Amino acid sequence: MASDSANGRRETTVSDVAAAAKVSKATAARALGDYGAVSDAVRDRVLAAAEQLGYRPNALAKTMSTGKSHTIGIVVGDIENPFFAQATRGVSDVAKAAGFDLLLSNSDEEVDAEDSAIAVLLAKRVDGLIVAPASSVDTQSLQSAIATGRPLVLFDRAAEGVDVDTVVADNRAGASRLAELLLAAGHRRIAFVSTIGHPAEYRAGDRLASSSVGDRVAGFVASLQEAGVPEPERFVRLNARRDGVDTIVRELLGDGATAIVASDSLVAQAAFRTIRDLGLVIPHDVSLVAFDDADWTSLSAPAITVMSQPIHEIGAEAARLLVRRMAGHGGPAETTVLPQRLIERESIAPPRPPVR
Amino acid sequence: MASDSANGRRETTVSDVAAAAKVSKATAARALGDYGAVSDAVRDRVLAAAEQLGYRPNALAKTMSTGKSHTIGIVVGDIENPFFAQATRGVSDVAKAAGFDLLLSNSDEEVDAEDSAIAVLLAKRVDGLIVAPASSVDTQSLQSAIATGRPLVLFDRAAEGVDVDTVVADNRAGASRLAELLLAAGHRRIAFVSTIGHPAEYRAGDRLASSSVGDRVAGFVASLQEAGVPEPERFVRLNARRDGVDTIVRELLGDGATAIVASDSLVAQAAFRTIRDLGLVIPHDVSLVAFDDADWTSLSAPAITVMSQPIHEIGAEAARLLVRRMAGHGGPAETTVLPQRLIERESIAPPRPPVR
DNA sequence: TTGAAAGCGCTAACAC
DNA sequence: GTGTTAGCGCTTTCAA
Repeated sequence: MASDSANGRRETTVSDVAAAAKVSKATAARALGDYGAVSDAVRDRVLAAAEQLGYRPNALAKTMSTGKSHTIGIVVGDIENPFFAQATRGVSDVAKAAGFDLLLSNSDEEVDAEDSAIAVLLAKRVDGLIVAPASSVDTQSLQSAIATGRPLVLFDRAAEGVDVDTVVADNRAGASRLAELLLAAGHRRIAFVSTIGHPAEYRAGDRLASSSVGDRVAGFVASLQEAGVPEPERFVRLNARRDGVDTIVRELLGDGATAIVASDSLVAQAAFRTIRDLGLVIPHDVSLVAFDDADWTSLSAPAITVMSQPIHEIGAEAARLLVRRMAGHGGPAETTVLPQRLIERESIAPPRPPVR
Repeated sequence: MASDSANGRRETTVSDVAAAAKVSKATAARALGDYGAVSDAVRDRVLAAAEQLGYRPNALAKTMSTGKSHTIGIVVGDIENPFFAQATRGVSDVAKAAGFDLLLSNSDEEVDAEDSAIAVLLAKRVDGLIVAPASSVDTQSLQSAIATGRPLVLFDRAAEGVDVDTVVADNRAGASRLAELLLAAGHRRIAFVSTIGHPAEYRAGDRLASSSVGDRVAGFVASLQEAGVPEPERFVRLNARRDGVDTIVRELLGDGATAIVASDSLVAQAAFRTIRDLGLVIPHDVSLVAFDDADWTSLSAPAITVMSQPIHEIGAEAARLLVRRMAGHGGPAETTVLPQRLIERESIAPPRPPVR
């Protein structure tokens, strides 16, 4: 039975409290829920009875009748990834302040998993949804979420044709800046490495599964092009999750790349290890820069020059936008672009002339 | 009204589907919920109608009548902390496999926050609870959670008098091993630093707010004692969150400590920075070891010797135990102690004779 | 200010 | 195999 807990005890309900306080269910509910009008005497009586019976409100029943669950659903790529952990904390902080709890799901960057995660969250009647879309192109599940009328906010990447509030960082500018730094040091054979899946070799103008990686590549390529580097996309390598960062970095270096831009700190970490295992030294033999100011980047030797993102704020802002929508704000969809910040350290040096 | 979504549309319900398929509500529910007996013809008709109307089940209503929410509540210290992020992933993986979702809360290691988090989770009728207790001593909220009859599993630290399944690492042994390593290198003035709050200076036998830190300190002190070090608790420093790791490390070094055991990777990171800022070099001037194989510990120069914990597994095991309880398993409370693993790197060297 | 009764969307007896 | 009916615990008219 629904009313019996596992060990046979029954949860005490408003009715129980009402009976104990000798008032109607409605009155007890008013006192307990602190709404409507109740005389002080009655309120005290009800509250005392509740206390005495160990009454615990059933938020689900409340949701059933009010339609509000005070819960927001969040789907991230992987909560173990520091980026998502930090963003989630940002979301959590503003959500809690606004009276919402978090129902969390990992998509592992798979559209199918994202799909079912969203379906479940919707079934559990979250008041709103915050998601880092697994794909900026395949937006089925996002569309169906929108169709339910519940507010949805995207973060970290945008999704094509999905007209909702979105919070991203200025990836294009950040990537350009990083490329310029490397170009200024004299590099011409600069690689860009990302784990993102892509059906073929990258070619100028390709639409990537993640808009943020797409923006980074675009900014990167544009800067090289502007500097007159021929075939600027020659050293762009995607699918690093599938093929392995280690393998890719070895190939890149074998092909003569003199500098590497890592699209995130996880890629940078793997690249750092490979370079070290190869017996090469950064930045003397290879220059390495990355996105995200992960803690290790300032502790490693050498410390890594990075493009820092306001990760916590990305999550917090997404939550703020969502809270506003849930409160009924009806303006047009808004895209917030947060600035990235360059932190120069010691991982860039002029390219070493090729040994021949 | 509960039935109207924000934009005025109504969610389609079992009744709507039933009407469209021209069957009773019960039959439609059976077809939709895939239980009871329904003829193929009718099932097809119902499913088609559902599809056509865009029916989305209301999991809350289901919970109301079945009593099962298929949701587990988890409260961690801080999801941004890599330890909790990894453990949460472990929980999430087995929870998902067993058909449960995660309702997440941060306690910030505050008993009050933990208290209200648990109350909310209980109000939302989670089927079970996984918590890393903010205090191993002040166990009010845990007791009240148990009182509801819903299964509770603790992880990372145990709680006094709270007789529930618990998953911890073998902190005492790990700390002993670390201390022995340092002793073997010739150190006698070894410090132990933790962020845990404590009302006074640490004295042998003190009960700490976190049982795991308590175990570590105990193992640490025991090893020093066994080695004949006088006043083994002399260099034990707690309250590092309040007082600042930086300040404490400077004091410790000023007092002649020659080695430091960091109780977690965050403390280690701060200590590493302070030591570097002081112009000292590890391990020549100071030896440093820590708990948790954080990514930076193998990337820093020098790489840090650490006592690694099976973090993901701690979370996964906690979830497994909980799933078993939720399935009705009624045996006595179980405490799983997972082994820690030493990873020797380059941060230990003999103490430098004091300059005088 | 209080109470009676209907309703939220679903499941579960119990008949037929 | 299908339908009727009564809940689950709460909020919300509507009367009194």
